[in-house]
Amino acid sequence: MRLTTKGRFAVTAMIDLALRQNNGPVTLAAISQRQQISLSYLEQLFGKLRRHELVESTRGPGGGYTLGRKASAITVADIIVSVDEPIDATQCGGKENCLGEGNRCMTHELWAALNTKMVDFLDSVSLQSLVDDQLAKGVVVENAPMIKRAISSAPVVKPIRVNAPNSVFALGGAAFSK
Amino acid sequence: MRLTTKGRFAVTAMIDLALRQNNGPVTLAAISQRQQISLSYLEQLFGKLRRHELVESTRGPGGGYTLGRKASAITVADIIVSVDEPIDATQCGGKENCLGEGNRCMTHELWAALNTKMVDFLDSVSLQSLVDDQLAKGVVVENAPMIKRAISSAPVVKPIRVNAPNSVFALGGAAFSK
DNA sequence: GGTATACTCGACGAAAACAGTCGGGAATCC
DNA sequence: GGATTCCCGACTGTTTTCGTCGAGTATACC
Repeated sequence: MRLTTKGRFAVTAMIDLALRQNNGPVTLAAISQRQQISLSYLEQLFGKLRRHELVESTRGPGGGYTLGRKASAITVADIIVSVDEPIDATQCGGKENCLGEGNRCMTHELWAALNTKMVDFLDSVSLQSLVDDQLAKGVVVENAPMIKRAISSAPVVKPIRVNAPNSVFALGGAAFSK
Repeated sequence: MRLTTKGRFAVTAMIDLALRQNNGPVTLAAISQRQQISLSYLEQLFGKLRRHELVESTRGPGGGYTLGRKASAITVADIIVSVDEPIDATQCGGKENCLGEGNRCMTHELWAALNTKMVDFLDSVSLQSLVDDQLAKGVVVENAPMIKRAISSAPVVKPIRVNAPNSVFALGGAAFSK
């Protein structure tokens, strides 16, 4: 389990999606504009999320992404694990002894224990609960017209592939507190 | 709050230290051998841990490191924050509005909430509890002679600055599970 | 005092991950 | 056919990770 801004982007985007998907599929371009995340980067992340079946895609005009299952059935751990590839399964084989000495594999068992605690915790936080937190805080979700397909007459801003010309906020390291 | 192998190394080393410090100061060379972590890397990590007063150092022969306070008073969050420098305070100013639109700063408040949950959780896990877990699992802590200074007659293996010639296990990305 | 031990500090470097870019392609709707 | 939108692979620059090296300082012991 690794926790960086990459996971943060994924979680943020998923909340944005959960907040608005009842108006039909949500496009990555829209999420990109609202959350100030590079569109191409979102494409990478959602590719992984889709392969893990956390989201479903609809192509063509009026298409976009919807949640693969109920928000209450998606956990933060699901999202983070999806975008942070496994990389290495056991790292030392699993039942292998790291060194011939007495304290074999203590390093791994040790970290695995803490890791399990982390995953258990993040598994207890559902996407729905985060959405509820946002709604409770008074986030305004503009209600788009409840039609399946987009209206082609409105002169909306054309979302080009180059967004967030200077995404100051998205840069830097991981968030922190305390 | 960021969580990578760096924090893992620090936590692992701190547990190793907590397990053995009742025999007097523990040298980094010993931790390096037992946990398969590069000595020089440990020096960097313990420099930070010392500046955060999580450990105290004793120079000279027979010296090494001891915990700066009781293991029950050190949390996992303390350790991780120590080695993972703050990097960026607020990232967007704090009371600044990220964009002039309605959902200003949703990204940050959102992540800050989850981040707080993470920190609170890791703050609830004490080093002592991890040590207890290890002892419960039957980790053998060899009892060194209870003297202050080392015996200089025993022909122990000389720990050179080059350890773990092929530290296969220490490589790779973050640990994972699930 | 000399020597061995052990921490302290700074600089350096390779490899990986992160964050983002780009160009094309395929499905879908009008 | 054209617009929209997802899909995919390759590429790039920066930061972090992990580790090495060399020199320095404090301490203990003979």
